[in-house]
Parts: sequence; structure tokens; C-alpha cells
Amino acid sequence: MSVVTPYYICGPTASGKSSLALELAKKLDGEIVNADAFQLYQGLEIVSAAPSVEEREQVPHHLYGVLPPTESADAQRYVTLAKPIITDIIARGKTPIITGGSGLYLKFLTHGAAPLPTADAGLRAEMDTRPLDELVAQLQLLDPLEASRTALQNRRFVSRALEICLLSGQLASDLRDRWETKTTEISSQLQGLVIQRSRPDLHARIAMRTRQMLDDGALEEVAALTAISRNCEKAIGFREIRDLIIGEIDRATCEELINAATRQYAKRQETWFRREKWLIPHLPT
RNA sequence: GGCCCGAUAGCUCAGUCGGUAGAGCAGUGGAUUGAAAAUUCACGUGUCGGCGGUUCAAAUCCGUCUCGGGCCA
Repeated sequence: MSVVTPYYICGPTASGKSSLALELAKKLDGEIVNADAFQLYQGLEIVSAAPSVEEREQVPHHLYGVLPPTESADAQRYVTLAKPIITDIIARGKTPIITGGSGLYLKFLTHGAAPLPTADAGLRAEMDTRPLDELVAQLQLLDPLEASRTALQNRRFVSRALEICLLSGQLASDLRDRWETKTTEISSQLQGLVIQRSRPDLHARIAMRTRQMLDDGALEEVAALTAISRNCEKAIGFREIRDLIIGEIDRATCEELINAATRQYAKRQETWFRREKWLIPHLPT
């Protein structure tokens, strides 16, 4: 008896991952597992372009809308949620079809987490109050090698490197090296595809989806989340729609701002997936 | 019809005393192992609306034409 391997469906936003996953799930007797950071949240279905109720009725969908919007996810937490579900699907003899565009989350799932300490909200809040120069200087002092490998203009990366050193009492560079060495052999055992579309095609699909999103109740969704949201503010479209609601911008401007932000996101996703050599390019007809 | 203002990168615009031009946005490429739909780095040659003139030298000054916008008839 052969062991079922999960199948990954990746690609930029609006490239058609969800419908391809649905098609494949029917053919392979599979179940779909979300790998999108924002489709994890409840109440953000429209803005995050999560699969519709009709789609979810056709085959089992997992990890959609499972987190309250007040909570915050991260890559490690995602893996903690996804792993048992995937194991269970396999145990039942079905094929897990992991679908989503969050490169980091997928990377954690496929290649495992480095032995690094978990993020610490208090420490981060403290570091956020300090000037970047100071954080850089401290990192250079504690772990010069890590500092030399880090993009020092990127506050997030500097903070994280420093956080690792401070919380673990070890060198971030050492801990990261330990993980790097094993990644290549893992890749050879993975199966999946990345949807590739031409830019004009993708841009047209993005524009169409934005329009539909705004027509389909995105305003109500954002209005409902505004009071309680914190992390949902980072979702593309959230701020733009909030500005539309309060009359700061008009509908056309809102649409164009969302389109531009989405296009830029799609480009970043393509850059990410280009590095994942194990993914087989899939060109929709 | 007369007068005034504008025309510079895909878009919005800046450009000093004449020395052949640069910002933002968009776009493109990259980085990215616990915030990731986040964060961050790099990339700027374009008939300076057309034609003519002045000048060693014109986006810049002069004339004229075209196209916008406005005011007066």
C-alpha cells in the first residue's frame, strides 16, 4: 500500500487556485486545506476571497474562517493547526490538497520550522519604541554574523534576529544554520504546482475580483470588523474599504487602490514561488 | 472672434539666473523561517506638444501653429 502524499496548489492571488483545487479534489477524492494567512479568519471571507459556501459544499474544506479576528496567527501556529488535519485526511485514505498563496506558511508546512524561539509580543512592543539604529547596533554586538546576513534597513528582520538572540541566549545565526542544511532533501519529496498566468491576464482577473468583492458585501464585512479588528487591518482592501465607508475616497479610487495593492502582492508571491523549484508550473488554458 | 493660463516619464507634477531634466505614484526585478495580504532593497533616455527664430548653448527667451481649460464678447 502506498502512502498518500499531500498535493500543493500555489500561485499568486486571483490566479484561480480555489477552483483548480476543487476540480482536483473531485478527481483525486481529496479534501482541501487552506494555506492562506487571511482566509484563516472568521468574518473576512469576502475581502480575503475565501471559497464560497457552494464550493465548500462540494468537497470538504479545512481551515477556512477558523480563527476569531481578534486573534493573531503566525506561521508556526498555522502549522500547528494544519498538521493534524492533514494527518487525519491521510488516515482516512483521502488526498490532502493544500491550497493557498501565503509563501511563508507553506514553507513552514513543507520544510518545517527552524529551532527558534516563539515571537514575544512584549519584547516586540518594546523594540518598536526604539530607533532602528539602536537595534542594529545591538544585533551587531550580539551576533555579528547574523547582522551581516540581515537586511539592516528592514526593521522587522532586525527585530526578529535580535529577538531570537535575546530569548534563546544563543546566536541566531547558529540556530538558523541548523535548519538550512536539511531543506534541499525535503523538496525532492514534495508534490505540487504553481499556477502561472501572464501579467495582463492576472491583472484583469484582479480587477474583476475587486469589483465583485465590493459589489458582494465587502463594505458590510469591513464595517462589522472595524471595531474589533487589529490584525485584519493588514488585509489588502481593508483600509481602502474603510476609507470608502467614511467618505475619505470614492468608489473608483477605492477600486484602483485595492487593485494596485493586489497587483503588488501578486508580484511578491510570484517572486517567492519562483524559488520553490519543486513546484511544477501550471499554465491554465 | 479677443485675452489669459496650461502642455515635461504610463499618471500627477517639479524644474532657480538660459548650461539638453527629477520627484511621488504606477510598473519591473530581488530579499524574505514564528507579524508574511506583512516588511524591505534596487531599477528613471523622456521627440520637455509641433515648426521656426535669438544664442556658443533653449524645457527655460521670442514668433507661430495645434490641443486642453478659463474669462470677455
